[in-house]
Amino acid sequence: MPDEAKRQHLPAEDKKEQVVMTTTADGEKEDQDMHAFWHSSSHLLAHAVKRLFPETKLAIGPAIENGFYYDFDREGGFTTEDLPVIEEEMKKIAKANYRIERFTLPRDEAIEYVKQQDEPYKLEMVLALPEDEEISFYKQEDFTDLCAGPHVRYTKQIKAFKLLSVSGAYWHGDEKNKMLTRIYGVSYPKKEQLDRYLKQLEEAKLRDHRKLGRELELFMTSEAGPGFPFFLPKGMVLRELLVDYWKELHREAGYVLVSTPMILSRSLWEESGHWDHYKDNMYTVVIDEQDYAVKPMNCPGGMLIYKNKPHSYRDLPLRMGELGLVHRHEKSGTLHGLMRVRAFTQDDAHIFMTPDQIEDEVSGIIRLIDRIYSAFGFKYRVELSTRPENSMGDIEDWNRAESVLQKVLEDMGADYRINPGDGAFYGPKIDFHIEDAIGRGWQCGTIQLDFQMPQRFDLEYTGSDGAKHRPIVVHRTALGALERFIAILIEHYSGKFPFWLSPEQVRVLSISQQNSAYAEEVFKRLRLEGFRAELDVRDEKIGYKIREAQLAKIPYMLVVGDREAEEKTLSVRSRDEGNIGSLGIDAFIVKAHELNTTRYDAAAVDTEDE
RNA sequence: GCCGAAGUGGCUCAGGGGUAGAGCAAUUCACUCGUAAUGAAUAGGUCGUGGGUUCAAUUCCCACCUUCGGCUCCA
Repeated sequence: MPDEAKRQHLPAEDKKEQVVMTTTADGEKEDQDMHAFWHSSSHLLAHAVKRLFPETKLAIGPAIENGFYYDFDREGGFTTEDLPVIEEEMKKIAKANYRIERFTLPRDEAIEYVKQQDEPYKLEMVLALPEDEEISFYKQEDFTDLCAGPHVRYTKQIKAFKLLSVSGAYWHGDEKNKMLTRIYGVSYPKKEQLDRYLKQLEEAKLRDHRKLGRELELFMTSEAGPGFPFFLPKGMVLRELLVDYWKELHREAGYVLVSTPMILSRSLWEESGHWDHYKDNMYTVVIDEQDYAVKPMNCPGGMLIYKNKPHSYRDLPLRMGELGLVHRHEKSGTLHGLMRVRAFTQDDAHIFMTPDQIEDEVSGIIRLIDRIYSAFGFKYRVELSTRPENSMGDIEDWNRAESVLQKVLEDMGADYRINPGDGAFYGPKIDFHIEDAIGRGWQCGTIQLDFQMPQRFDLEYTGSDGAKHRPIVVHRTALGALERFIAILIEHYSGKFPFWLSPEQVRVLSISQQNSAYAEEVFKRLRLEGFRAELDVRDEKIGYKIREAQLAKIPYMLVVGDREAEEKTLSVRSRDEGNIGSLGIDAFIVKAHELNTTRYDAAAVDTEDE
């Protein structure tokens, strides 16, 4: 999608040009070149597929953020076993070095041409093109594809490529349409670049939170509850620390906390509109012959709390936070470790306010979210999603709300993108996306203006004029879901959490059995000081113990032997820097306390992003 | 849910119509050791679940479950 947008922003003449891949190109020019390069690579793929399997029908084959894909329609599709064969054919075509030529046709002839090619998907695309659009084709040898371009000039330019995976994809991305077979690939002008990219993919796999979560014993999953993760003791420590930090920030920002029930009656969900709009995602249960639903969102419960007593304008803004465990029935194919689950804890809040408080409140939320993300050194993307087609309520309200959100973003100088038509049905929203290890963006924070709830629940407050008014409700999350945020933290740090966040902060390692007593003394002292310390006095060599502690990614290893016992010191080994020398016990404790209280995070201030 | 792939001891993986093997981890013993793996021995698996074919299934077939890569959806 962003790539599509990028291409369309090119000046018209650039679309026609054939791209000479220059080694000196950088920045935007390089992006454009690579875009064309990948696009040409997808043609190379399609060319090979048509040679090998002429009965295949072509759908679309764009460049994407990292590489390209092509969607094909073929009886039986393709499997991963077909990929090496197709790659071989691609090599032949590249080597033959066909000239890639562009030509245009008047609309009628273009339609006729595509009909002759017997490409139904292409025909659909030509027919959908605007009347005045120039219709271009790109041709290499006997392969021709309807395409806006631009492309590289010769097939030989595509030197290094690899087909990565096969998957299903709906035509036009609509699940009502036919499922096509999509082949993903990546390519580069030089083999070293391809190798580097493939190596990056391998490294990303090493920091996959599902792998690290198992190895570091943070969480587990079970067939007994697909999509319902289990937190193990160490994962729970991490989670609690995160929650402590969250509570601290929210207390400072003037939030109060509430907790609403997990199960509420059908009539409440009917009132909120969820029973009509969200039923497919809700788990229901019958209690005393009455329908109830397990909450998929916290808002209706929050509305009831607001209504529990009358409010004055003096009470507003009321910032009501809730770490609410919600359940949503997600389709089985979408589950993904801790990132995409069926039960998750939203760091939710509902802010009730007067209309003239919207700007301050929204910008306050944005600052809070920015503060949290920055504390961990996350890069994130902001999107403003506007009115969708199936929106409810007054267009006037929508326009006003959208412009308020936009104004706040502008005033704060935020770098954001507009996502037209992607808002919730009840109001526009600002979304915050954080990237995972392999560059996939995950929505975490969200700020949603909600017009529906205050009305449906008939919320009101007494204004300074003594009259009843309807409050504005903003629904927001900062971390999004604890589960997802923890998954992102795991990948972000490759499991090497900063000291304050580490489930095990320090491990005391004895050199030999005769040092056990001193090791235990040190260990007890650390525990007494409140650190998460462990003791390893096993009958093993020091190298072995260090290796284990290192693999467990423990920030500090304290090695103690005869020398340390004698001098009452510690030999400090850092997970990241190795042996950093000898330190007195007290000196170490002071330093460690400082790391804890400042929540110092080396990764967040490091300019290098690994 | 859909398309494709995969499920073998705690983990990583090999094998294959005649009821299974390695490395690491675990346990025991010996070594008493100075910054990423001391050695030896032992134990551990109804090969995801349920059917079917067969004299015989973990291996072949079918269904289901789960996981992985995508699509769709979303925190």
